[in-house]
Amino acid sequence: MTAPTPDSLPPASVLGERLLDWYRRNARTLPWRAPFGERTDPYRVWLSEVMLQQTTVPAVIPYFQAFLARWPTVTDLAAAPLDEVLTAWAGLGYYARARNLHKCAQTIATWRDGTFPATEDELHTLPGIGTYTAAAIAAIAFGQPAVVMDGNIERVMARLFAETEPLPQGKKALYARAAQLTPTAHPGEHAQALMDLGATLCTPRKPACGLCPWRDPCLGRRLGLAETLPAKAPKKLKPTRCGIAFWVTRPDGTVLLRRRPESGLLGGMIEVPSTPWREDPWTLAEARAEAPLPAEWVPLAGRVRHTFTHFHLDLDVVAGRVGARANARGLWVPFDQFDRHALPAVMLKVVRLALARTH
DNA sequence: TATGCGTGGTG
DNA sequence: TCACCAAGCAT
Repeated sequence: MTAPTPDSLPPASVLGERLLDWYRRNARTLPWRAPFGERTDPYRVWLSEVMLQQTTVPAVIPYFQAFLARWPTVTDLAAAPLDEVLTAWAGLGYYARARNLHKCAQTIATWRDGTFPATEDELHTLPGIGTYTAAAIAAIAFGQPAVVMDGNIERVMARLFAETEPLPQGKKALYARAAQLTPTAHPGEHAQALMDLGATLCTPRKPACGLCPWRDPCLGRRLGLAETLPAKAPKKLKPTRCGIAFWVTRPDGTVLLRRRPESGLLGGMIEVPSTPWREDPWTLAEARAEAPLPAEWVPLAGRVRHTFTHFHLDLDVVAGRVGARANARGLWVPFDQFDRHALPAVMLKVVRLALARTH
């Protein structure tokens, strides 16, 4: 008895049929998904795929519904002010996506009369549409046999073929495996079936191999490796940065907010003014020089902790009351109108802490 | 090729 | 509590 190898797997056509059979019975119904065999509006596919970049389905659903209700077509979205798009996107993260989404909509509305390109190569030239998203739109909206590779499919391929080379070096071999399995019939359903499989059964931890349509052929399972794949290169640890946020109120109850620079972290989003974020903690005396205006600062109890992709942030909050005509760069916003502005999650944490301590 | 870029759920 | 993770893209 020798160890099983990839040569012992059934042909791609057999694996594909078994996968599609499973998908016909188990496909999740999602707001952007058409019934099996039907095409979906490219606008919906594009909007959902961009929202789903590094983002979970439950997080996306309410945003997708809200965007579709407010901007039913790509032309409607193109006509919206960028700030309204950023405000609607607030809380979803990776805000460059919202800026690219808007730019992409304007490109399609202006130069293509609102019609999406139907090929992977043309889609790939548009802002915010990379390798994965171009392939996904081409396959799902236009029925093209594009090779769709995302994190789910990488994991499924690594396990099915027991590819043990750590990522990211191992991605090339996984892509080749996915390409070998990509069918010319129902490529969109095939791609969505693989992603559903990865999201619901072939999960990163504790995969439900017993329910998997590929339970028998899967080399990873047969070799006892499934849960360990795909192997990944070790990650760097995250540093912690510190800052002090300034909660500035006027007698009329309005609060000082400001817009962040257009690019970089939280680009173009609205924030509570703060010192720069650095590794060394700030003293109040140091922070005073970074304040948006002079005031008598009162530290608030508690602290905001937030983790970004590449660092932890600890924010202390100090409160200051200023006069009705106090001047500073920014916007003066009443408590009950914060939802009209593009406040990212970390800033909502600051707002909640400040409101709890000052009321 | 490596790094910067959010957020919330999970075990 | 905390590291890990999710339908990646731009540079």
